[in-house]
Amino acid sequence: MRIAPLHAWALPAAEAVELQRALAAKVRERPLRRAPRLVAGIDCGYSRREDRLYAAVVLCRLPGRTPHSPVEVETVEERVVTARPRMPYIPGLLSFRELPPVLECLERLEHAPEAVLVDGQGRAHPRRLGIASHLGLILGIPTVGCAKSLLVGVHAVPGRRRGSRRALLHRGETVGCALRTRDGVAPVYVSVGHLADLAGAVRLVLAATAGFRLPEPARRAHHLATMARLKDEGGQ
DNA sequence: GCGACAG
DNA sequence: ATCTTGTCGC
Ligand SMILES: [Mg+2]
Repeated sequence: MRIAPLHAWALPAAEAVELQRALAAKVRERPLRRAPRLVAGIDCGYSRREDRLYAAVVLCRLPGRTPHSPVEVETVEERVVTARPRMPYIPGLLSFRELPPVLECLERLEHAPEAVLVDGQGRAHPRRLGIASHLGLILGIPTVGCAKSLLVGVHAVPGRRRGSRRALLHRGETVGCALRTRDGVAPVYVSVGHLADLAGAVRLVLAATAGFRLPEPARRAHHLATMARLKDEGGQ
């Protein structure tokens, strides 16, 4: 897919924060198409030894109408890009570290995703511009954040069954939700990235989850990034 | 000033 | 994120 550069990436923290405030105003929350089928997952790994990032994207086709999980998810395309990090990890500025190689992965995809699932937050961010929202603005397609832990916000404990959810609140706003994707397993944190609504984001995460805590596209991207890192480290 | 803090 | 062994539950 074709991606237009939006801004520079290696910025002093204070400038990155200002850029986030400007970009956050452009994020749009709106109903997500009922059933996106071609969904990409993105993730990024890191080797301390090599001081390198391993970005991965896996494009998946979700099944149409399937009453129960586990759903059958098919991998359509996958890409890996390795790069030296341009920024350290700073809580709140994750996208500035991980997006550059992720965008290269997406550029090398033949098919354009209908939506992207991101390992990290969307609007559930101090300035409402988590990595999923930032990526959505650059791509101009719907994105959803699905994080394994919390950056900001508070929530009640969801019921123990898959599908149970409780709102995630931050400064008086609902910024996402804690969603149980498996019975009795720790919830994930779902938030709107861009061009989606929370109900649609939750539907997509549940529709893409096939027997594991994380939705398949994101889980497969994480696995692919890990394999790339291990291959790099193993080959001395 | 102190603590919290996606990946 | 990575580092790193054992341990718990199905
Ligand atoms: Mg990750």
